[in-house]
Amino acid sequence: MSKSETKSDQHKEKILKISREMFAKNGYEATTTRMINQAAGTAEGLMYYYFPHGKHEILNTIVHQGIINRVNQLQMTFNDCVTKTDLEQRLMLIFENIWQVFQDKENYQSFVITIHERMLLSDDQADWLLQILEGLVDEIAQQLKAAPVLQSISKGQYRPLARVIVSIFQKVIYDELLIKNNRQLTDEMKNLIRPQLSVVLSI
Amino acid sequence: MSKSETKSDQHKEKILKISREMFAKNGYEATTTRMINQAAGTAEGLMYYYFPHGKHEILNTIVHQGIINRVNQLQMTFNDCVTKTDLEQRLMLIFENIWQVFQDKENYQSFVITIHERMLLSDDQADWLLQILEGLVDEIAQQLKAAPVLQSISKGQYRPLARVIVSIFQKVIYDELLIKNNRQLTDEMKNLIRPQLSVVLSI
DNA sequence: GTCTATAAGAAGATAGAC
DNA sequence: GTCTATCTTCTTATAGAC
Repeated sequence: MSKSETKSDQHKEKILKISREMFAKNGYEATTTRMINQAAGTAEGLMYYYFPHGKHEILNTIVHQGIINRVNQLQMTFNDCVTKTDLEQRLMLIFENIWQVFQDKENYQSFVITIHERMLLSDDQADWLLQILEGLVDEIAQQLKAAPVLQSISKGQYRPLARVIVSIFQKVIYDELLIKNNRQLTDEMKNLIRPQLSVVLSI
Repeated sequence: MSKSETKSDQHKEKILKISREMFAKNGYEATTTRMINQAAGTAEGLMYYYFPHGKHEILNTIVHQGIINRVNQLQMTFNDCVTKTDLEQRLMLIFENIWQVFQDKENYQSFVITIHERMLLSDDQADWLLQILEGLVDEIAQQLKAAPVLQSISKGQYRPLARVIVSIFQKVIYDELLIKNNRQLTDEMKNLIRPQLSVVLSI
């Protein structure tokens, strides 16, 4: 957790780092413990010293660490917007903020692993994603409620609207990170998102 | 393709069916050729008669068949809507139509496999998803353009709006099918989607 | 903590009989 | 077309020296 790692912990971290990379790139089952040990430069037996339950314990550790890290890094500050352009820009920034989280290699890799190896994980381990997204809906709903420009819409519409906005973000993230294997935020992507935000805010 | 299968083709189909089930449930790598042969009730060697390139050829066949089937079954007819409630109901039906496609076991399984085994597939094989979704955006944009109720919005907003609607659908499908492992369309889900459609159509 | 060596079994694939 | 038998390689995991 902290930077004060003993020399031995460095080996453990190395094994985790290599495993994360290989699981994300080639999949959990396709990655053998030998490949991990070789790439990590550690001996065959050492892995079982740090992870007595073997390969699957490494997977669980990676997924768990991933949850913690992404939640921690997804914190963002909100402040009120007075115009619709203001609000649109704010939401765009929120998206870029989320995207930024996945620029971190570890976060990206553990996310990909969590989706791809869904069948090897518990429901709890997979559920984090939905919970984070629900939290995001809450925060954006708050943001919308606080915006003077949107006072016209009825009280019950804030959450559905927030949900729509999260859907817009989520589609881009899934399409790019999971299908296209793209981690670069291009102008093309932004130019696709912005009109969508614009149209849903024009109510 | 047709129903006039020779007896031998039945064995091939059996192998594909069993493989599809096992790949979807346990993953491609975790499923061994022995498990497939045993469950299919066919001998060790026979698999290589039908699929000379082995296990990976089975995967490719499943993914390819999945694309074809889902595209074919996703055809739907549109006709004009005169009121916003009309339009909202129409879009709801479109969603239920898409959902229905995944009620077909084969379609569901090949979809899950395509996402989970992304790293084993070519970019072309993964790209189908995005192309289908783009096609859906087109169709919904047409639908919106034809709706007398929405004549007020500017010409350039139909596609962004259609994109938003597809995002709403896509989020539900991904969350339920991939994360929650749920294939049942509940009232709760419908009651989450409807207000979102309502709010984006209230422009 | 870290190493080497190896057990014990399972993997994908093939050869060749019928 | 379908089968049995088997080859070769690789897998996870452990035992035990240092």
